Amino acid sequence: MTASAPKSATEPRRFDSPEQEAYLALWRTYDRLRALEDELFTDFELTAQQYNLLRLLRAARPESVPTLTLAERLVSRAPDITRMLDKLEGRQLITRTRSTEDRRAVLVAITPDGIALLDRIAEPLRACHERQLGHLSGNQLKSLVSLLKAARAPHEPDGSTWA
Amino acid sequence: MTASAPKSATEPRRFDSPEQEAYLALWRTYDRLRALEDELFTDFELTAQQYNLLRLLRAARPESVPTLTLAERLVSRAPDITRMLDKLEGRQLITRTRSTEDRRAVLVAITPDGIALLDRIAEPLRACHERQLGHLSGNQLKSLVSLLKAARAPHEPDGSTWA
DNA sequence: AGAATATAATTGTCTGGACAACTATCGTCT
DNA sequence: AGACGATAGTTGTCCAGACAATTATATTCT
Repeated sequence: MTASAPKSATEPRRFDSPEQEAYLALWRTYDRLRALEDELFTDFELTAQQYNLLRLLRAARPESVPTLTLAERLVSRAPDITRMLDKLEGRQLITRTRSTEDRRAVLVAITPDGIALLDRIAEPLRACHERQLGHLSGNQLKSLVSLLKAARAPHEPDGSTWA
Repeated sequence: MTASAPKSATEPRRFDSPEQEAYLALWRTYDRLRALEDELFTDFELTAQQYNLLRLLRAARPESVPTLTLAERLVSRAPDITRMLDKLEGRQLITRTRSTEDRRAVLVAITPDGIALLDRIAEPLRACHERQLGHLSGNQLKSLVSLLKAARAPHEPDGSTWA
């Protein structure tokens, strides 16, 4: 076993079931593609999740969105939504105002600074997505999207925007 | 805006490009499926990554594997491989021995306890994978796996076992 | 052989994600 | 009205992931 390709490279990778194979492929693919995005967002001192949140807020304009509603719509579960908002508020990318109708709720909105940041990210991000998946054909992308949707369908909560 | 479905549920989710749509679908799907697995592994006080590592070690038997080689083969990048091994060693699931040929290298192997743990996990994990993706047909799984492979192909490092 | 460079792994440190406990407010039931 | 349970968000705390700096050993170059 000198360096690069010992036995497990010669024998085919074994999976316990086709489902396991698919899940591991999903995980691996996500991991590889995410690495590209992460690099980009790091330049803007954001996480993918934070970017996502800003995007949701922009889409909701001119409405503002209660904190927990926002958490539900994020791609990945966010139990730390409060602290995430703390950071974005600190950078003046969002504002938080306590609702007058329901004083428990906190309404979140994106600021002009936040929008400006999204605008600056738009083009480099487009280029990043192109690098990530631009080598697939339109049909491949369509199939992939629809298979992924079918895969997660039973696991989407009821009112999910992803269902 | 009372509760569940305000405007963004009525207007279709907008994406900047098909590539972005595919990437977000990938992320979301991974997140939903991972939640199921995480729950299972928590019961065994493991992370998915740790389980994966043990599986690699079992597959390598009776050889042992140098630390960094192990890190490369993991599904997700692992800059904290050392501490991961620390924990597994603490639970006597693996052993570490300094190589005699190259005294820089540390050789890692799975213990009988480690194998026993994998055996205990096997059946519940199979059931979990079934819940995750059992609703897809064999052909769908095959297509999904091959599309995912095509998607990540340009992003796999040279000697990767995933290429 | 000795110096310079590369490699294997470890350690320090910071940030983000997860879960549970807590506070404040609201709605409802009697 | 008062009490009970539900809901919205916050905070405490712990663990995993990331990156940089360090130590120890090996390799290469002159």
